[in-house]
Amino acid sequence: MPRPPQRLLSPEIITEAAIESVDETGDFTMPGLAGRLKVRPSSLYNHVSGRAEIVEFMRARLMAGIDVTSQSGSWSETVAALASEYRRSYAEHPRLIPLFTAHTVQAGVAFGLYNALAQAFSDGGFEPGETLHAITTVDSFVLGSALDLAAPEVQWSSGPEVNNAMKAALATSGKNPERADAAFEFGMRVLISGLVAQLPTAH
Amino acid sequence: MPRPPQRLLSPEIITEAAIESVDETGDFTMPGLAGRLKVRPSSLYNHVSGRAEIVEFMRARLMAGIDVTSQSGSWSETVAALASEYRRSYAEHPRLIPLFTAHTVQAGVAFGLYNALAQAFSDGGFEPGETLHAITTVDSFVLGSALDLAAPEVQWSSGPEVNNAMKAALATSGKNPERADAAFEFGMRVLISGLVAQLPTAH
DNA sequence: ACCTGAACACCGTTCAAGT
DNA sequence: ACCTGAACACCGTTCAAGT
Repeated sequence: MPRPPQRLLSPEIITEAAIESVDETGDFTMPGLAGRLKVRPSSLYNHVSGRAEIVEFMRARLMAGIDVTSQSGSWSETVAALASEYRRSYAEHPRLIPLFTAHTVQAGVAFGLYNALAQAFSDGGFEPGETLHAITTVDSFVLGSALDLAAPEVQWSSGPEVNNAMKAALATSGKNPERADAAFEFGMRVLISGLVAQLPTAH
Repeated sequence: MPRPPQRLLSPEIITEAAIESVDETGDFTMPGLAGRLKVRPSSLYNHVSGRAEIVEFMRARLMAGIDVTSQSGSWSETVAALASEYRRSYAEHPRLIPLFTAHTVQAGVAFGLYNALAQAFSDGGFEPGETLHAITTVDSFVLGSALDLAAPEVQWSSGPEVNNAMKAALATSGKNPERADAAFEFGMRVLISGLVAQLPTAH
């Protein structure tokens, strides 16, 4: 069969198919992608350098969906809005997140977000060193929360090893994603009030 | 060659070899493990059910290294000590952590830690629902921070897309693991003071 | 009980051959 | 320019055969 009249593939098409595959199955393979796109596996290599690059394209697509134009109110409200927006973006495709943890984030894809956070912390009165740590703290918390969202139902099997305090806590647990959402909102309140408390002017 | 006089393998020996491999290379394979143990790949299946079980054994070994007997002072000091101990345990083998994010934690391996956290939050006056969210918040933050530790040097390539606030922040950045350690300690202070602020009696 | 050898299905990637 | 077919090295796993 000769080359078809219309182009069958592009990096965007491949990335989209990979995201669909991960959404549905939790992972993707090159043959699986090829099958989804009615193409042979070797054809993919005309558009992407390999599997690793597809993962980076997925990361970039997710990061590009983050809206950093949240110029509302105080610096702490801006940080809260950015963190929520960051996590919302992850939450659209929770099963992608484990794929991202294997390799470090190649800077450049997240400039917008990091710039906006740095501006907010700087405006709030944090020194540069604290600003870097504050960004890292927000980043760590959002990533950890997103992984929590990707986790299936926790089978806690309230056995005898669970003490009373934990039993009572578990009894309140709803299903994902509601439980993970509520935990994230609680953690956000904790984080923001804790950040405010770090400023000398705050006491 | 017949069966050797001494047992060559055990789940513990295999788990240990896997941890060594991940520490050195960031991953492990069954043939790689077999080579390390001077054995054929198929021999491993007499002791473990497969690759996935080895990952769970590594997780259990890491979790078992967490010392939860930190009965010092107030509830918030206990939480801080537990979180630090949790993170210290991860930090001993940072490259393991990405392997753990693919599958959810099967409860049971972390009872001790979760019980101790639940007790501390309950003692502090948190209601059961808040206790669950507080545990999740600590868990998310520690996991995210541990992944930050596993990341290689951040190549930030201070290009023109980086704004002034971010440039100043990056200029203070040291090398890992020192940078990640300092960020974790900053985040811990934020988290603890934020948790204290959630209690009605705290204002 | 436990190690081995051979085998199988599958994966990521390369590359010459086509149009 | 881009899809294909064949090939390669590699991986996880199974299982009958040995002792």
